[in-house]
Amino acid sequence: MESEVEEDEAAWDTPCPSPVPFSSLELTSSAPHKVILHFDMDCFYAQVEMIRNPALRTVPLGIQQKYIIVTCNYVAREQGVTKLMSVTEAKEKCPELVLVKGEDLTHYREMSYKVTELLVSFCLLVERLGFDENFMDITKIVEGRLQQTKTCSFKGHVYNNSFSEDKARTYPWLAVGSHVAAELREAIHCRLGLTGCAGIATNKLLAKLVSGTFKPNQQTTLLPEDVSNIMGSLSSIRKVPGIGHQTAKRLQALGVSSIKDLELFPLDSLAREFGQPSARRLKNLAIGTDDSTVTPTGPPQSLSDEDSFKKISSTKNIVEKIHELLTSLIERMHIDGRSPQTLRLTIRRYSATNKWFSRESRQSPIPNHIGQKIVTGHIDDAIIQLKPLAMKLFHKMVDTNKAFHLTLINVCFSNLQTKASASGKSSLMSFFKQSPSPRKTNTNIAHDQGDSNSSGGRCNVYKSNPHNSTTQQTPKEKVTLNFQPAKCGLTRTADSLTVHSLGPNAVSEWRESSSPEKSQLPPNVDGEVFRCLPQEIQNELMSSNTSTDSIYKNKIDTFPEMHSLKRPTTEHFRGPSASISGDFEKNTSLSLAGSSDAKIPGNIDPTVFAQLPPELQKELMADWRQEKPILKAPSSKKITKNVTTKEKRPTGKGSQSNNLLKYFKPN
DNA sequence: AAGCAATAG
DNA sequence: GGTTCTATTGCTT
Repeated sequence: MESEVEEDEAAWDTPCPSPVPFSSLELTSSAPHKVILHFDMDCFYAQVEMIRNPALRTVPLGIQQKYIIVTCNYVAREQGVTKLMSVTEAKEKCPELVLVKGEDLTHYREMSYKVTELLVSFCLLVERLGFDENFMDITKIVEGRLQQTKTCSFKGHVYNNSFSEDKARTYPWLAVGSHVAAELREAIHCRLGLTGCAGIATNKLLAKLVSGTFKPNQQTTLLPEDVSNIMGSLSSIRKVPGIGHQTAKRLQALGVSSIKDLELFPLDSLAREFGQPSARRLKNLAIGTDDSTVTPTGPPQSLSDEDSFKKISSTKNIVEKIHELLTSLIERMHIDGRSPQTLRLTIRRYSATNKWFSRESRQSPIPNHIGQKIVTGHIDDAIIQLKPLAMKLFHKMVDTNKAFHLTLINVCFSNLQTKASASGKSSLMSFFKQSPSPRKTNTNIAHDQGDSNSSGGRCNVYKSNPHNSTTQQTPKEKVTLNFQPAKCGLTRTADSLTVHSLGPNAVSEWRESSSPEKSQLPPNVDGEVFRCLPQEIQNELMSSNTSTDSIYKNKIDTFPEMHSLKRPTTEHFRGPSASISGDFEKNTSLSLAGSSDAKIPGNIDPTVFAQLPPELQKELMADWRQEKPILKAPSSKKITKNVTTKEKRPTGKGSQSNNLLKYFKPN
């Protein structure tokens, strides 16, 4: 059973086109069929603004950053406004255009993570691409449903208008995938008020390519037999995700301008220009092959703030700007809860002659005590100490004795370290005890950072047994994990989702607010789970007056993925201080990790694993993922290299969580 | 570890 | 193309 996974991954190495070895053919056809989703929110920034202020729904709306329209709603599009159009031109086309300033990304970022977190609550394999797109590997969910479900037809469009009734029997996994996609889009709509498109296909490349075929707010499935059609439909090589401007130019120089050109171009010639690995990847992309996996994104690896302007040429203005950027960055960093270990300052200089402006940057480590100031909420101290550091970096790039002309400044925190607090020992076991302390808003958490002792939203895991052969560890290595004890009482109807009245802490306010409707539900029904059930099931539940509990359980079992909703769903990625987990005792059913992902090693007790906080689950998963290439695929020579370079993924803490494995072996 | 290029939305 | 404001990955030193 578990060998399926290995077969699947062995398929990674199947070489690309030319003469496909017989064994590879066999492998790919007998391997389980991956089902990959790609989600793309419709004009995301505009949607967020329309949720904040519903009056904007009926007017042509543009989101303005500086002097350009970065995106606009569909009303504006009907009048000829497009993305990245200048404000002047947009106003000419559409004098009625309503503009909302969009330089501050806070609201978009928050909504963006809510979408990702909602998806993660169904399945851990979610990868972000920008603020408004997500990939999801739903193979396990689909496999689970295929065991119970009769063959069904497709939900939404099928690329090329294939006769879907027949095709659903040929590709049942994609048919089921299309239903999962529809349900997830519906969940996003009913819980967050957002519409978007989805693509359903067998790999990331194809899922992304197909998701945009019907817009807005629709979905389409790509059948394997139409892969060459969709690839052939691309007008240029630039349309292929992964082939950017520079790559396209180099290809052009080789005489490769169409996708067909690329497909037919000899691999070794291509390898001479790009190197073997890139050449292979390019050739594969040309035929719609993409072996890359959906890699869970997790919390961001860097936070940055930047501002562009026509001209800054005085040191005084620089100091002001840096102060401004640092202030907001530190605030964000504080909410995140991790501690930045490096500071980077980036500038863009004006150049009249060359109009060619790339950015230059300098970076330096942040002394530990300064990083701690941020975590502990001594924000003013942090600013005071970081400002000279930033100025030092600035002076490394700009000689202020001479004239200078900058058009952009960026301040970035990276090397974000999950905080290990100074005191307050507790064991891993504290995860399994319900913490009785009251819920905290993000703001409250912020003030709570200083006192390290348990009963709030955090607990520390000390690794008592660090005789790990591969890693040299500091004597008292420890991991701090945070959670919020109570579960989310989220039950909002779609029409009450208008959050325009909420302030900057919209996330927590929104999540904590309860709706009147909640009291209508039987007491033993989790409102949050209820809300995401299909409407017919909701109706059935509401109409039945007896034995709701058992009906509820049965329905949940019909939608195994829904178990995940018994877990807290939001804020997985907002860093340790904001991550939640709670309600452990109640959550005895096999939840998300077990139902939607079978990559848990055999020596791990799935029940215990399911009860871990999401963040820890993901960390462990990330580690397990990395171990696999070592276990199999002994052939490839670059696997070794891959493993070493990939080691960064779990935010630098890989060895730590590996040590935690011993806690999960069933005794 | 630092700096930059490339890619992406 | 770049324009905006991010964010990630990989190459090179």
